[in-house]
Amino acid sequence: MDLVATSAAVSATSSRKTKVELLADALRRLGPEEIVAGSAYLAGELRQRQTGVGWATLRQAPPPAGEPTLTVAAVDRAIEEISQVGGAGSQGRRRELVGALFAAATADEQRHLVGLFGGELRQGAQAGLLVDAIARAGEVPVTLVRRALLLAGDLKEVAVAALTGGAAALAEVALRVGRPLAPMLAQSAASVDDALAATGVPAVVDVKLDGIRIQVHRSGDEVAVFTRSLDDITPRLPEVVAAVRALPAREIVLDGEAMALDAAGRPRPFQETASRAATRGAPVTVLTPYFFDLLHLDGADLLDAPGRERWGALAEAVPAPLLVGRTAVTTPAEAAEAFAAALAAGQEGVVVKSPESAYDVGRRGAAWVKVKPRHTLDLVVLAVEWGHGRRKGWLSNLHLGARDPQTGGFVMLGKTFKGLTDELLRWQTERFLELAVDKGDWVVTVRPEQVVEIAFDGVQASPRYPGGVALRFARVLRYRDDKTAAEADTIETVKAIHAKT
DNA sequence: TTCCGACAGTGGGGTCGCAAT
DNA sequence: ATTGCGACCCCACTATCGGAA
Repeated sequence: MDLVATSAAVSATSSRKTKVELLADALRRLGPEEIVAGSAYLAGELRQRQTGVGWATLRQAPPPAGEPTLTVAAVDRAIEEISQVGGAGSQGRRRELVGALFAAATADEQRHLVGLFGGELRQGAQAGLLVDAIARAGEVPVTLVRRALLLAGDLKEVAVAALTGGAAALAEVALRVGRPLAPMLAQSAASVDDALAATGVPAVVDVKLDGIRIQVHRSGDEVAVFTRSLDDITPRLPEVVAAVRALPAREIVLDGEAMALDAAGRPRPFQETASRAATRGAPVTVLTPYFFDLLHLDGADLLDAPGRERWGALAEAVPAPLLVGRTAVTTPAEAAEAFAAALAAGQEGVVVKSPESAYDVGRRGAAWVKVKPRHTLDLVVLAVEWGHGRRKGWLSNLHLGARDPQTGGFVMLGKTFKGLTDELLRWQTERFLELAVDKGDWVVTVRPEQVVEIAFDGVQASPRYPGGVALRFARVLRYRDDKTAAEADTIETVKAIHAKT
């Protein structure tokens, strides 16, 4: 496959303009029937959403072929067959088919296929750069391609439209009730004041619910529920379907969050919402939907309307109990009050929004800014893992432990690789090799002496770690060379935080 | 010339269903 | 019955490029 050579060239350059040129050239060379699978491969994806093949299945590959014979169409056919396999004996059958595909691939093609199956091609180009490449190859405006992608939620479809139908075909792509579109995302800020600085005043402050994002489409009696990644989870959320079916609207597209509540109406931990949302069959706990935006109502698209107009229409279309808590504010003090109230109600935080902004499909703009409280602890590094990719050769992923005064030892609470600059990576590689007691190929165990200040969002119950608790979203703030391990925070402190939330 | 938005990469914890052991 | 795997839910943060200011 000639796409493999393109991918290698894309990997080899750091220039985004060059990457786009290379990808555009490859797109132009695709035959009409190859655009769907080929554009996916160039973006580092497969046409098929699920294949049942992951890293473990790919570990043992047969020897590569000497001569390249694979075509886009042949690869797509093979993968389609693999993804159709199911039932007893499926794992063996899948391995057989994967083996046959890999035996027909050259060494370069094998590497490329592993990246595609694993979803980690790491060529420095994904759907984002493909948008630019599609625009260039189809000789159409890039803004048109981007808008089509976000409204259609599918890169392959947009590639076909741009390369075979040009600007006219792209312009026809619009919000369609029943087809998910990329949800608008929020930036984060460290404080409500910072958030307000980004959005400006006046602003509105929405309660941030710790559940799962839902986009609900209704057309007549047909209701569909989609996740943030545009997966269809309609069969798993009958209670949400029922709630939306009970609305007076005929055609509606809603954006919101679904979460589990206790008898008093307070939020349950995220894990309970996630468990419920992943469960098929009769629900035991019920998820409650809360909506904060309205994208379409009875034939009218509202994406370009200002936030206050969308909210006004939402408040008329949906009963008040199904609306996310919202406070209009004109001062930082009022915003701070709304933040405190959200936390007092047991919620995750707030999202500060500009009331004038449009619904910026698929964007993480300054119009929505989330604020969550942050905890910190001084923990001890117990071990470090060697990094991959650009972190190869550096010790990267830290194993974190809290002090256990009972035993004099340490209790592992999780890992983190976040918050590290290149300079810190260099420093810690040297430092932990000095402290090493066991230098494995993957994990380097160290004497528990180095204290590190860790930020995190909360403590959650853990079925994996020995203390029964783990940190959520842990990241490094700084190393504490002014503290010894004997002064680190204890497991009791961590459990106390868990009990409070 | 400097600033900043968008993108890609580097991985984290948890849950479920399903097939194999 | 338990275990391993794949697929998804939540996600933070840094480096880099290249256009905007």
